[in-house]
Amino acid sequence: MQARTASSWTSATRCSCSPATAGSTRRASLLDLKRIRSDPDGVREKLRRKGEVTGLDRLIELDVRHREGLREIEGWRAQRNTRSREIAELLRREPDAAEAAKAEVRALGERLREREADLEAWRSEIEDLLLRLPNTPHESVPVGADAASNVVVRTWGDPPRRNFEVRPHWEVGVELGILDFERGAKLAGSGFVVLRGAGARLQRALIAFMLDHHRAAGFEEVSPPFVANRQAMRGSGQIPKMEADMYRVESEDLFLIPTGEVPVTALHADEILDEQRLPLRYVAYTPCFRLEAGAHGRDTRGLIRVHQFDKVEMVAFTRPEDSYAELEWLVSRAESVLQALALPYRVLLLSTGDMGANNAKQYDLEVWAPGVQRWLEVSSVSNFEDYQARRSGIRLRRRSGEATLAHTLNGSGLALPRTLIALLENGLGPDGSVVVPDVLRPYLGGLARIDPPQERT
RNA sequence: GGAGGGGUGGCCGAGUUGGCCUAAGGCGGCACCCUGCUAAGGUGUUACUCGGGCAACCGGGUCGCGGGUUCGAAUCCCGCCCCCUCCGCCA
Repeated sequence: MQARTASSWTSATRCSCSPATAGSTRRASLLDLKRIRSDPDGVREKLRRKGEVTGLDRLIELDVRHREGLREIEGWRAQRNTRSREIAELLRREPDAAEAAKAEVRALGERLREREADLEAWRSEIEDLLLRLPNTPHESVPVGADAASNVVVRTWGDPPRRNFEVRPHWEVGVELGILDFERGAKLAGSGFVVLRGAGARLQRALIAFMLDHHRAAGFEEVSPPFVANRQAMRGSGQIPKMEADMYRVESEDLFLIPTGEVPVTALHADEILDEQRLPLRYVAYTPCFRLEAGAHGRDTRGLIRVHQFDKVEMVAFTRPEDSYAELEWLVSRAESVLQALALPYRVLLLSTGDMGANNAKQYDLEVWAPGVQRWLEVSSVSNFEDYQARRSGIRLRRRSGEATLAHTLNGSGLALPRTLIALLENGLGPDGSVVVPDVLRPYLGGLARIDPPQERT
């Protein structure tokens, strides 16, 4: 794979444009509208694979009406422009005639203003409907209503056979004194946890290891803001559909990021990238904040589902023709982390009904957790094709000079809490101690095992 | 938070007494020509986007964002965002 230097994109993409600020009205490109126009049945069929299709008929109807209005209004504008130019002439030769012409154009302007209000209403409804349409799934994605149609692509590693009961991490971690759920809940509520001592260090070691691991494969490490504005959220597809699941800083209209994908993808919003510098690959550590509004009562114990967690995220920007090869490569990079940690996992190709709304194709990596006796999703790797690029205005310049939408991808590499679960439950010994994987020991001053404390605090 | 300066096409950068700005020029890119040597030169071309059209092409919009004045706004007025300098405050 092509190695990049940290400075490779700066000259081409330095953002002299004002950053994507709230209040900007960059509209969703109507390119995908053209696709809907030219092949409404094909689009409808593909959207159906993901679930119920809403708003498509309304969208098509509005589009026809909007375009009719546009033709009318643009004709008037053309008239106004030519008449205005004539007035400049008349003012020099026949002032009286100029006054008459002014009155005429003024009337035209008023008519224009009325029609513009209608058009604007349609346009904004069209945009809203477009922003709510999910991405269409790739042909290679298995069609199915739910997780039952997911395909196990491969499995790696064998769960260690042990002659003692492997207890869940919330018992193991508490006994080791490295997980403190009670105090997390005390200071922030249920779903927040405090890592202590070797647990805190272990998490930090995991983050550092993963960043180094990906950096060695050619990713540029970035450390973005952990909040993002509405525009960035809309660009990556969190808004409008998932707004209710995010923490919001009301005074600033900012959101706590639900994933590093948001700020890192937004890095190149409203930019035209140089084709020859692609792919751009980034890796970022960020915390992630999720309200988990629809998940009350699910996975309430332990680290499986928490409101705040850490994650190392990979994000890639590619040419359209390269994105599916990139997807496979990103999956392999995420897998390589689990392999380095010697954790057994499987790779799932998600079905149309189970995958994310924004994705064209998605793989999940699930690690085996013997304590809770479950496969846990530690990574989700997705190709968004041009879905996010269209919303965000991420394009590339072809050698031919043409500007076209880029493809974006991302994948966890990995999510920390569930990785921690797997380490605790797979590395557990009969005495309650936990083995530290070889690759992490340099980050922990050589620590090879976490032992139960002599006395509890 | 206060004062001042600024935001123009992939990049740099002219343009603010409103009207051939239908945005100069340069860089970069692309095409061709010349040239025989790890180079340079010449000519042409090159913003994005929407609508109409098979197409050539025609028309609309876009000079940070939104609104206003006007027959007409990059240019004038108002609000907001961002960047820079100085002051204040502060990790």
